[in-house]
Amino acid sequence: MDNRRRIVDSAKRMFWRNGYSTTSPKQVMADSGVGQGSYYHHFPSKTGLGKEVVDENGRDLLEAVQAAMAGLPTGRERLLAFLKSADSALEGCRVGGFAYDAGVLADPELQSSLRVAFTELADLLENVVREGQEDGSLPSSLDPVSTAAALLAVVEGAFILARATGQQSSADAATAGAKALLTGL
Amino acid sequence: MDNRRRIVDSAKRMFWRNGYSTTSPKQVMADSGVGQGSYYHHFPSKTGLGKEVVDENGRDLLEAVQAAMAGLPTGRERLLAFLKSADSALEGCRVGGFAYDAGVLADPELQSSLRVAFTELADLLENVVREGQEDGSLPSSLDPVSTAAALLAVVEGAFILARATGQQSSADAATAGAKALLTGL
DNA sequence: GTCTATACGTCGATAGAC
DNA sequence: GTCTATCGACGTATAGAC
Repeated sequence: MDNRRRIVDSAKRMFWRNGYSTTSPKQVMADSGVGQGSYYHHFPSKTGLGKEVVDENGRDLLEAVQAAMAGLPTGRERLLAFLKSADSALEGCRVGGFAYDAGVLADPELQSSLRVAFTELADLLENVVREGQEDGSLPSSLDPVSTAAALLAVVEGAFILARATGQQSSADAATAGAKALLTGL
Repeated sequence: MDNRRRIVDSAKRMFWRNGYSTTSPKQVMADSGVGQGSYYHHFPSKTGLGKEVVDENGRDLLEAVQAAMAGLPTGRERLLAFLKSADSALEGCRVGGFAYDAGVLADPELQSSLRVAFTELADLLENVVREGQEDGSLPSSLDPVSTAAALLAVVEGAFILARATGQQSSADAATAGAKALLTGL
């Protein structure tokens, strides 16, 4: 069971940084140090590994966001903490890259895992918006669902801007702009 | 010169919808109806075709945004028109997908073309923010650079949300949330 | 569970004739 | 400019021994 974990851990990082379709089983074997026989024993198909990776990366991201928000007193502050998710944007989002991979979208199992990951993130943010409205830190005029979606989109878009321009500062500008819009209410 | 154009036109659509690294020369030949000999005569390397595609898709997008804004009286209305860019988000952004393609980022020529495309879009939006401040439709307290970056990020993120969840409505929610934040100023 | 060997297609391109 | 033939490497596995 130890080699299985090594495979998943390597694939999580490689699919995240280099993409699912553009990372080969052979590269995962090399990175994890696991031999071919062992690799195919644990993961007879690439889809199986991909699904496990999307699921785990989704959970990792959700937990990271929750950890970043923990202890902050108001909903508004917790939302602003979420905007910091794009602080190392050149690495790419743990799950965002899968959404532009045709090989992922063509596979119902992977698409399904991806949808769950994004839905859970959006739900979390939506609840935080509601909490902010209850604690008085956010105006009750905001629609929780679309506000949460907009903030999630800003962060995902910030990753894209940074990678497209090659500069972290592009992501920083985007989140700063969102922060200003949110605090200028 | 006619076959050359056919190749570029096919590649523009296929790289856009299916990704650069995951689309092979053979697929472009099949889609364009151009034979292998002709294909490699015009584009000896995939990088050359990729660069031309990124450049043209970037220009196409810029022109589409300008056309959508044309005739609108205030800067604020022109910005809101830009948010409609994510109206067919399941197709993906004409240029956004390249930012998550490792094969693109590893190639200095492609990375450079991509950077130009995003920079030009950001510059356009930045100018529109300034115009909105001059015509009184946007508060002068906004920072044009970061506000433009945030709006561009929302739209790019909206494409990601739609593709990840498989639903256009996810993109609509994001742009609606951004619109509310922008008009609630 | 892990190993080595093998399979069969595709990728991105080159060669040489017309 | 376009055609067909060919190339070496890689992608995604499968087979069968240990």
